[in-house]
Amino acid sequence: MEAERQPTLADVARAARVATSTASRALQESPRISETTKLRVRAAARTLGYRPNRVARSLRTRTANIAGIVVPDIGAPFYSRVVKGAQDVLETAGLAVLVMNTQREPGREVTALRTLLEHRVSGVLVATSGGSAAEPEMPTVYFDNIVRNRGVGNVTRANVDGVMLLVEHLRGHGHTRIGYVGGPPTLTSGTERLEGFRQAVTSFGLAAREDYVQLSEATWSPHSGADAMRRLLALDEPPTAVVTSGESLALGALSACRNAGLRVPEDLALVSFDDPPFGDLLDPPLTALVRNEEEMGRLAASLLLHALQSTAFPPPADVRLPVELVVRHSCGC
Amino acid sequence: MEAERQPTLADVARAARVATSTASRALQESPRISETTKLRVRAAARTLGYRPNRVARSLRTRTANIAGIVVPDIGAPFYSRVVKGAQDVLETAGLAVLVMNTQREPGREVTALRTLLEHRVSGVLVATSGGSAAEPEMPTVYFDNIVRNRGVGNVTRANVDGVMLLVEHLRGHGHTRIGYVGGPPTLTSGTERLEGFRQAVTSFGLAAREDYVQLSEATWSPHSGADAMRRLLALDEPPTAVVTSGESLALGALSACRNAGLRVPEDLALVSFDDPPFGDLLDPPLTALVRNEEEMGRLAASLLLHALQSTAFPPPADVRLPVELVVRHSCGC
DNA sequence: CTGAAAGCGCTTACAG
DNA sequence: CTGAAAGCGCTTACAG
Repeated sequence: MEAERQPTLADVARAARVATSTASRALQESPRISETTKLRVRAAARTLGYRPNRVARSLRTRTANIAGIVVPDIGAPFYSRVVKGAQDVLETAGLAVLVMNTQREPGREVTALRTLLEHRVSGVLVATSGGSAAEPEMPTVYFDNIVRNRGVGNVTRANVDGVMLLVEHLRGHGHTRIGYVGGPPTLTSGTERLEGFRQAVTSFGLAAREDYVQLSEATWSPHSGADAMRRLLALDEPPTAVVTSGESLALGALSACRNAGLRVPEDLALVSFDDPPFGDLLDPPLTALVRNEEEMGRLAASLLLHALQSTAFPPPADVRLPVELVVRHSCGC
Repeated sequence: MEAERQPTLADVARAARVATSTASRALQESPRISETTKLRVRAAARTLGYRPNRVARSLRTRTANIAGIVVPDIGAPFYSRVVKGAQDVLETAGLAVLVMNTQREPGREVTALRTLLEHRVSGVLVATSGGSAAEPEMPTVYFDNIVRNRGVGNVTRANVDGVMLLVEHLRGHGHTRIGYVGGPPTLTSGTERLEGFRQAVTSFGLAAREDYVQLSEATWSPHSGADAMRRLLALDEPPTAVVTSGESLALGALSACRNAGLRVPEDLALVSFDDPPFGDLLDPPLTALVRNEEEMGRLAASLLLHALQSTAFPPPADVRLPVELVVRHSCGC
C-alpha cells in the first residue's frame, strides 16, 4: 500500500519534456507522434510507474469501460458460472465487470440497477427476479429469465425443448407414468418448463394426471424438491419416472427417494433439467441436460458488446441456447 | 435504453434556479442549505430523473467507491460463495465490486491487479494463485491463500486445526491407518493442511507411512482426488479411513471408492476438509468441516474496510477462521 | 445561506 | 509533428 499519490499524465509529460496532449497521444500510439517522442514518453512513463487513471478517462470519454451484471445469487453454482463466461468475454473486450447480487429481492434489483447507472456502466446483463418493470436506462441484455421487448437482447435456454427432450428419453425407456417436479411457475424458467411438460404429456401420450405435476411454491431449493417428490411418492399410483426442472430440485428429489428406500433408477427413473455441480459423481450419476451456463454468459456478453458497437436499433435479439442430453445412469441407461 | 444524455447536476441547478454548488450541497443534505432550497433542488432532480455521475464524483474526490476482488475461478462454488459474502458487506459500505477471474494463471493475476489499479479502486481482496510477488500498490487483503507481511490483512481458515480435527474424529472411530488425499503442496491451503496431517499422525499415534499421503500434482479436481484415492486403495495394506483436503478431491475420492466397489463408511471411512455443495445430499452424507466461505468473504471485506478508514498502519492483521465439524455419515457415525 | 471559481486527470478538436 | 485550451460532471475551499 503506497502512501504517495500515483503519478499523472502531467508528471509523465513533464519528465519527457512534452505537453500532456503529446504524452497522451504518444501513449495511445497515435501515428501523429514521432517515434523518438514516443520513446521518450514511454521511458518516462515506465520510470515513474505511470498507470493511467481510468476514472478520468471515463469522465472525459463518457464511457466507463465497465459492464454490470445483476444476479439473484452469485453464490449459486448456476449464476457463478454464467458470470464466469460473461466476465471472460467482457474482459477480453476491455470491460471490467461490476457484480451485483440481489438475493432475489425485487427491491434490491432496482437499487442494483440504479447503482450501475450511477457508475455509468456501458451496459448491463440481468437475470431478473422480477424487479425491474420499466424500460432500462442503459443497454441491457436479459438472461435466464427473459423480458420480452425490453433491452437489447434476451438469452435463455430452449426450456420447452429441454423438458420435452427429457420426457422423450424417459418415454424411450418405456415409461408412461411420468411425474414433474417443478420450480415456482413464475418468470421464464418456471413457466416455460412447465409448459414443456404439458406439451410432452400430449405429444408422447402420457398419463395426463394433474397430480403428477408437483410445483414448489416459492423456491428452487433441495428442500422443495424433496417435498414435491414425497407428494409424488404418496400418490395411489405413483409415477415410474420423474423429471425435475432444476439442479437443486433434482438433488432434493434424489435424497427423498433415498430416504423412502427407493433405488434409482431401478424403482424410479430420474432426470433433471439442470445438471448440478458434480452431477456425474452422484449415485447414480444423473442424466440431465448438458451444462451450458458459461455459454449463456458468453452469449449474453456478446449480444451486449454487439449492441454497444452498432448504431442501429434492431428489435431485441431473442436467443435460445439449444439443449442437449447428457445420458448417465439415473434414467435407467 | 435511452438515447438522450443523462441530466447533470448543472441541469438540476438550472431547473431549481440555484448554483451547482448549492445543488450539490442540497443533494448531499448539507446542513448549510435551507430547507426550502433543498425542497426545490430535490424536486428538480426528481423531475429530471437526475442520477449523480459517480465517475465525476470519483475523479473529484479521488476515491472510486469500488473495491476489487481477484479470484482463481469465479465459477467454483468455493470462490463464488466468498465473493457473495464479500460483496454483501462491501455493498453495504457503499462500495461496488469489480470481479476479476484469473483462471489460476499468475500472469492474469498481475494483469487483473493492474486493471484494478487503473480503475483506482479503494482496495482489493485477493485469493492469489502465486502471481503477485511485489508489494501491492493498493490496500490489499489476501484470503484463502495468504501472503505474509504484505497488504493490510490475511484471512484463511485454521488449516492445521481443521485437518487435526478431522483426523481426531476418525481416530475416535478407532481408525489408526488413516490416509490423506491432498491438493498440490503449494500456497497456503496445500502446505498447511499437509502440515496438519503430519502433526496429526504424530499427535494421535497413527501409522506413519509416507505412502498414506497422496497429493495431487497440479489441481484440486475430482479427477486428482480419484487418482489419489486409487493409489491409496492399491496399497498392500490400504488405510481404513481417509481425509481429503478439498471439496473436489472428496467427490473424486468418493466416486473412486464407489467404482472400486467399496462401501463408505462400512469399508472405508471418508471425511473432507471442504464441504462440497449439497454435501448433505451425497450418498453417504459427507462428514466435513462446516462451510464458512461467506464468512471468509465477510471477514476479508471487513478487514479491508477497517484499513480504509483507519489512518494508522498497523502490521497486517492475520485472521484465522475457526473450524468446526459437521458430522454426517461418511465417517461412520 | 448561497455563489463563483478552481481543479480532479484525462482526451480531443483546433491551431500552428 | 507538437502544443495550448477547453471540457467531461462533480466537490469544496473561499468569499460574501
